[in-house]
Amino acid sequence: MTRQRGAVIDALREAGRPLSPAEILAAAQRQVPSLGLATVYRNLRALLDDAQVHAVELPGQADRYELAEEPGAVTHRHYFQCLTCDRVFPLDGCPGHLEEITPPGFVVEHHELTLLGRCPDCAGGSGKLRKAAARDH
Amino acid sequence: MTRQRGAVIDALREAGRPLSPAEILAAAQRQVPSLGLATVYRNLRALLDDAQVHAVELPGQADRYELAEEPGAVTHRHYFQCLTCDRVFPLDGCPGHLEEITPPGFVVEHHELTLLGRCPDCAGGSGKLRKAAARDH
DNA sequence: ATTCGTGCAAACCGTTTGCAGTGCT
DNA sequence: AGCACTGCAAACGGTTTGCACGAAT
Repeated sequence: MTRQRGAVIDALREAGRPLSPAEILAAAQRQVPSLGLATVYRNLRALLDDAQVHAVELPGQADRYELAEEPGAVTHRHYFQCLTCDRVFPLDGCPGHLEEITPPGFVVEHHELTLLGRCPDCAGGSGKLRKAAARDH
Repeated sequence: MTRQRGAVIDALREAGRPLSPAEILAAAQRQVPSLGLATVYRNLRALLDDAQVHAVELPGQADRYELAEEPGAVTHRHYFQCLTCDRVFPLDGCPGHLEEITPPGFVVEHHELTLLGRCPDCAGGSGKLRKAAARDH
């Protein structure tokens, strides 16, 4: 455990939502200004291998990363991405009913679902959306 | 309509499933050997603007492209991606029930669902999977 | 002293763009 | 001639890797 790795983990913990490597870099540099992007990637990879972090893959987007839940928690999650501020939020639950759309002969092992729309900040039409987008540029 | 564009469209039509730009290039070069990747991308973009083709965005993967259905068909589709041969297959239907997992205050505008597993060729344990994977390298 | 992690720069992959050349009208 | 489209190569953004330096044992 190095200072750099601690800074990456702190950045993820404080955000409470999935972050891109660049967002992690920006946040973690407040603790370790000399931190480089390559180190962020290397630590993310190590943390992924350790199952301390997991990757959130979004269609047509670069991966985001978040801290893994405590052991024993759900392994499977879906996400909501705001089309205005680009932030990603975890969801609870899973729609299921996948057999209905699976053609015969196909074996489903897992699935990815992403909801797209407006988060509460950006749906309201208030000025909050600009603040949120700016905060995460 | 140029020879190059015709070759791109033919490649998509003959495949009958979403193709990556590199797959399109390889297939279309059988008609137009001098074809370049940039031209594939430019034609894809033009065809997208024309709604003759649409992009299939997969989590953690480069986009694939397929011919748009005849006008009047469903605008919204989901896909199955084979974890063995990497090919992508269109599905019919949609699980719905998204309200159940949408937290209050969020406005869902659309969603993306990808099923991952084994396609019939690769689930069977026969030698077919190797043939399919090789065909699409 | 050895080892492991870091920081920087270069490499890499998929995609986009600038530019000169080609083929149509 | 003019114009749109092509092919190539360079640029680009995100990610990975090579390599020499620095920190910790």
